[in-house]
Amino acid sequence: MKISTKGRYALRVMIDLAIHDTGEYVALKDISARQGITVKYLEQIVTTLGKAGLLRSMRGNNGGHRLAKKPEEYRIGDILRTMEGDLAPVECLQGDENLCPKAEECSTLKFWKGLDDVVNEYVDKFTLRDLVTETEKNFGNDYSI
Amino acid sequence: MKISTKGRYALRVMIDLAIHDTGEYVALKDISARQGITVKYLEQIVTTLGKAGLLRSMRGNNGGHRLAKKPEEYRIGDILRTMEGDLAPVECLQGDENLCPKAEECSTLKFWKGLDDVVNEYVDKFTLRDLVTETEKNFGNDYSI
DNA sequence: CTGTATTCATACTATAATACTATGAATTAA
DNA sequence: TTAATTCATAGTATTATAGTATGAATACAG
Repeated sequence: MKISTKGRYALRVMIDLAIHDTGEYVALKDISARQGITVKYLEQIVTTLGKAGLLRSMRGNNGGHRLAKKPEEYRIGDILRTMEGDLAPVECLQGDENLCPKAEECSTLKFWKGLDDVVNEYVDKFTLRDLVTETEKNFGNDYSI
Repeated sequence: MKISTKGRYALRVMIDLAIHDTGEYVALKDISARQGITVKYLEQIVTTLGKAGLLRSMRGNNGGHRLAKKPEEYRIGDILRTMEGDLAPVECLQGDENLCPKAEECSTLKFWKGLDDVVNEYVDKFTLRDLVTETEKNFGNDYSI
């Protein structure tokens, strides 16, 4: 029942961008230094986030990335689902094409669906703002990680 | 965020054993025929369940397995945690030895802990009896799968 | 006491997913 | 024109998953 590193790192990237939002673009090099994640791996993550419209990017010198919206407008669930595809605990819940032919009579499907629901409800209950607030509470103005 | 086949199959094994509970031991061969899981793979699953005290087993001719308790005395969470180890969404929640040194200042840890909590609360809200009842509702007396 | 059916124990293996790394092109600003 | 960046794609090493294989131990039936 693990979240992949991409999902976890994406959350840290988004928090980092929110905290270091000066209106300028933030280079991956800087995020890398603060978060201890290689630039190359970050590239994969921000590409996915960018294609999903969660980030704005700028190439070239002084280029980088910044949030496309205000922190309170991102549900954590949207960030995680963007990276993970979905959060379904079993394959047969991943879209109708994976729904197995025995679905009608499957006694555990309802149970798994319920689990999927509580997970999604939870991650959608929080916004990026909530995690940023929590981070600033922990670090005060000295935040550098 | 997937549950492994062992976790999913274990649930089906337990439901199968509950439904076919005549007081006798049920051979893996029979469960295999009904569930479409090889005897060899079932052996691994029931061994884990047995060591955790969820099943009683008997070797030799006419041997097999049966539930150690009444269906209503098994929380689904106990069955799943037995097979999966735990249901933690991130490694740092898997026991104190994995708690990372930055835990104190980690702003996402609380979020992940909350997710872990809602998952465990959900799976502990149901008992094996609930899934058996659901299965019998779907199949009536013709249950053979 | 022998044969057969079963669990129990352990080791092995194939496939897939994860977690990266590598190479180089395209773009932008100074 | 140069340097710094993102963008695109491919490659790889490690780990986890999902099984299979071999054979010993046990129990009952005859």
